[in-house]
Amino acid sequence: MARPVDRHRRSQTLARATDYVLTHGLADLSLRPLASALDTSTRMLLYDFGSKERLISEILAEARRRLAELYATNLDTGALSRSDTVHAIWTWLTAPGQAPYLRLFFQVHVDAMARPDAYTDSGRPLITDWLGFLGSDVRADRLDPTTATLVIATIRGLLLDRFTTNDPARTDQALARFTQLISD
Amino acid sequence: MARPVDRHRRSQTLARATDYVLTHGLADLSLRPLASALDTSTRMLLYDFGSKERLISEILAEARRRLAELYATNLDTGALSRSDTVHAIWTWLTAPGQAPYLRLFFQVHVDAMARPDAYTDSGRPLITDWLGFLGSDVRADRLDPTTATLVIATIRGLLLDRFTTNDPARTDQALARFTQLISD
DNA sequence: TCATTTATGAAACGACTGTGTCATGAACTA
DNA sequence: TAGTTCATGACACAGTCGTTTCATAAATGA
Repeated sequence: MARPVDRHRRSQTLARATDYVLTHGLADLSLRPLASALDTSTRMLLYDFGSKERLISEILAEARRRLAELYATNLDTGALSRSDTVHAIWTWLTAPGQAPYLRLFFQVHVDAMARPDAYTDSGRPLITDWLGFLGSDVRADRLDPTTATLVIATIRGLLLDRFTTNDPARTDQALARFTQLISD
Repeated sequence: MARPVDRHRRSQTLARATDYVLTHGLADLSLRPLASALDTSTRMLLYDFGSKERLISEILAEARRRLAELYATNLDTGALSRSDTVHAIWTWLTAPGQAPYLRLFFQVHVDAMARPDAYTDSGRPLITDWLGFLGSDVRADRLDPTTATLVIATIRGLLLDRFTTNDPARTDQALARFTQLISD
């Protein structure tokens, strides 16, 4: 046994690659530009991760982990009413820091529509159920599964609107109307 | 002036290219496979449309035209109540025939998030406001702009859910809950 | 010091990309 | 029939892509 594996290099490459994908997106991700932005080489990326596909898979897992942790540490909806919970979730999701994550996961969502097989692990959905932590949080409160589906879908639809039309006020108002509709 | 331009060939190529994109998606569209599927050549595609970018632009316009016409001829919401209107729109959108159009426009929507410039014409949104005909239809009824935004976003969010989780019953129930919330 | 394992650069491979060039065909008018 | 314009095949160009091969360097334990 000589020269032990340098796990630190690999995990730091993964962290920086995740940063890169969060700002540049997945659509036209290419190993050579990625490698030079990370001060490494495609040789090392493939050495560490085996293939581009596996690298992406690990990047997405890392991004999901980060978002879930941000959510867990920054948002406590325990003492809020149902409508205040939805409002707090909306405010947090639309803060600038979360935008790269939401953009990325919208990309994954849509890609999963076109290539479902790429996002299933032995038949079960894998990456698609981001905001899943959000769902279970909401559901643990006072919401039946049907309303939970509705709440998450509405938030997602309004996020898509907000990101593509750049009219924050309009989506804020629509969300307020929604919380008013579902208030106890 | 000799040998007049064959406009029929061009428009038929556009029609068949639109079919192709509706079934294969935009993400990995490539001229050579497209050309051979259409029994033509990349040479002719570029001869007729100038560049891949302009071809895609015309394909998207064609797809949007088709969906709007399908909507206009198949759906008459004039005599329906507000909640019945939303329900009718949902039923129509989730019918199998519309799925390729919705998948395609979700792709465009998300791509517009990453590359906004590609979808604006002198600053104004261009392709992004599909379902615009839907919005104006709904708005012409009994809905203020805020509720119209909410309705469209909710439908869009539920469509995204339905397409990626393949659980039609759950999204149908959520939509029913929504129409119940917004009923007059 | 030496064997062994990890790390990493340089370069190549074959496939594919959108696009341009050059030629020649085919269809029309005068 | 000659002249003009459109149509179209064959092919090359200059990239980029993910991945592989071959070599060698660096770090460790015996």
